[in-house]
Amino acid sequence: MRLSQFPLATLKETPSDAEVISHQLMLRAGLIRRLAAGLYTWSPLGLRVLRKVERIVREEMDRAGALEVLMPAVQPAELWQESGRWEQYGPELLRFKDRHDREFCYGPTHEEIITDFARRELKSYKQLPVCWYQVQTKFRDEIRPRFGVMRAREFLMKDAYSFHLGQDSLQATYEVMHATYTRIFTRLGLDFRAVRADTGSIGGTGSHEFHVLASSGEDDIAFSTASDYAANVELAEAVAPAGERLAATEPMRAIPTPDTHTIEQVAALTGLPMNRVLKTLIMRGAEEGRLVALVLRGDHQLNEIKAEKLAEVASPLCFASPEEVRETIGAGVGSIGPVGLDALGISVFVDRAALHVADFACGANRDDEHLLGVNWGRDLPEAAAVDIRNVVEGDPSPDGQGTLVIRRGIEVGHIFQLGDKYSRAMNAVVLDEQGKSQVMTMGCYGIGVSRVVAAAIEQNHDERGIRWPMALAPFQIALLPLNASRAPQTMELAQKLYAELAALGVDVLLDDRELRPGVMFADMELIGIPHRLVISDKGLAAGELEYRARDAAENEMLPADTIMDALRQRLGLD
RNA sequence: CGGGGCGUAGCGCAGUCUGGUAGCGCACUAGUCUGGGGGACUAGUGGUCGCAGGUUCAAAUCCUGUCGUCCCGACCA
Repeated sequence: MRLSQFPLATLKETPSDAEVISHQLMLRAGLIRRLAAGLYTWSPLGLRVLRKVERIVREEMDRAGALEVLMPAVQPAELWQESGRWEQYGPELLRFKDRHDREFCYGPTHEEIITDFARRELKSYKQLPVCWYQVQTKFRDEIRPRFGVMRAREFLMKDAYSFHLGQDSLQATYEVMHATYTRIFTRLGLDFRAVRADTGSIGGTGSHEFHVLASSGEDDIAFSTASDYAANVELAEAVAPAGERLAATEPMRAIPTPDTHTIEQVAALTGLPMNRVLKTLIMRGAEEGRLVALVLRGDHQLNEIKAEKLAEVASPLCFASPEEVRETIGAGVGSIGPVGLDALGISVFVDRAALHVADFACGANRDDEHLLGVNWGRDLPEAAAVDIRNVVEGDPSPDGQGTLVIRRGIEVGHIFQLGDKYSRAMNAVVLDEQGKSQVMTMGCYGIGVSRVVAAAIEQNHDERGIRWPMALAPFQIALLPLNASRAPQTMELAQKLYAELAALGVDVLLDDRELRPGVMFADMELIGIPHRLVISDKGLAAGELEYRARDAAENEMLPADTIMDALRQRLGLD
């Protein structure tokens, strides 16, 4: 492409409403423009990148035997009512009516549509297993769209759905998809981890998220230093501390603690480390009107997903109000502790780590008072140990190998064994070998195509702009003839190299704008072209051309007469 | 949903408190010079100051409403 025919839309200044680096650079490089909150137009340059992602995704899905389809973005309410999600889904689902007053939604996902398609198309076990996929625009009316295309309302997604008779077949396809996703993100040149994820309310046996590691990510990922264990912190098991609990050495006694309501304040006042001050969270119980206490070490955080899974705890998880706490326990929320709660009919659940602490401090269940020297089994009953906290860096890995490291991740893919949630609700059945009707089992597999673009930038940029991995770059190499108006031989050679590279199938960009060198350099670096060749009159006089990779610090002088060989080698064509 | 910030030229901003003929930088147009890291000079183009209503001789500025947009969000006892 010649830049005279392919205008760039780069900006020197950063638009003020862009928060994260990928959003800033996408706007500055002119890849996207905002239309409204969470809605973006992709420019010609941006679309080239998006298409590169799509192409790799399609190639790998096809290689895995999946079949591409295209389903409508607009979906009738009837199917959603059939699956029960018309009621379950909240305001994230964009609903509207057509001129006949029929209800529709703009699809945030396509389980209902594909299940309907499957039940019409699939009649026999002989047609299974099958995996269909599409690349489609989705709309989710996010509470807070942000970070540009990272969390947009309208976004491009590859979604795939597989249909099976039985768990074994589903498991086999799931493993193929796991491998396929690994290939896709490897080809895209991203630093990623496949992590075990929460299966949520759907249940099912397996779910993995694929995360691109980046500090701006919205999820915490825990992975082992010594094995391939990796899990979303939401899910990562916090194992019990090794060894026996230390013996009690102190008597239990109360101390006055006026105006002391937080763990930090209690620790400061008592001189104890935070891990010897226990916090007691009073939650609503599953049984109406009952309260439940959750006890954690002061330096640990409650994991709400784990807590919600306790049968005695209300779901969704809900903190008791300060009024409820005072009414039942007789103290403010800053002075609550586990001692004596059982007598009040409050069940106490203690995190494994908290149950391992001896001589701890906690609230006294009287205002302005805390207890010191408290010990499980002596001052209050031994409680059942549960896992209700978030793992922290340095915790032992649940698989017993190594310790956990925690990093931020951007979720770019998610694979899921759905089971028969949709196929049962929508009666998607086939006949088996015995001629009996069987509900199919399903898997679903998503990749956030537009999000991948943003994630790639989060991971690959410097102070000058984007540094695309080769597979994503809108153009692989830029040819920059200098002083073309005074030294036309630079443009002539550039045109010749342009034609030769294009003939080799290289995505080559020729900057024929006849601008000053600094402008060309800055633009090419901002938009992240991985290779650049400068053709100057001075260099030509010496029989040399100047090459530089986007991630290199220095120029490299290459002989002009063998330049194509050198470029082929650097572009990885040989 | 609640709290806060911001809406003035395509982008980044000043001007608003204290009402009095709308400004700066970048970008854009023309020309001259310049020509290896977003160059200089000269001359230009471009704004119903988000929108509606009100106060006033006079409103970007004060008042009311409204829309848009960005940030934050329970609790961590």
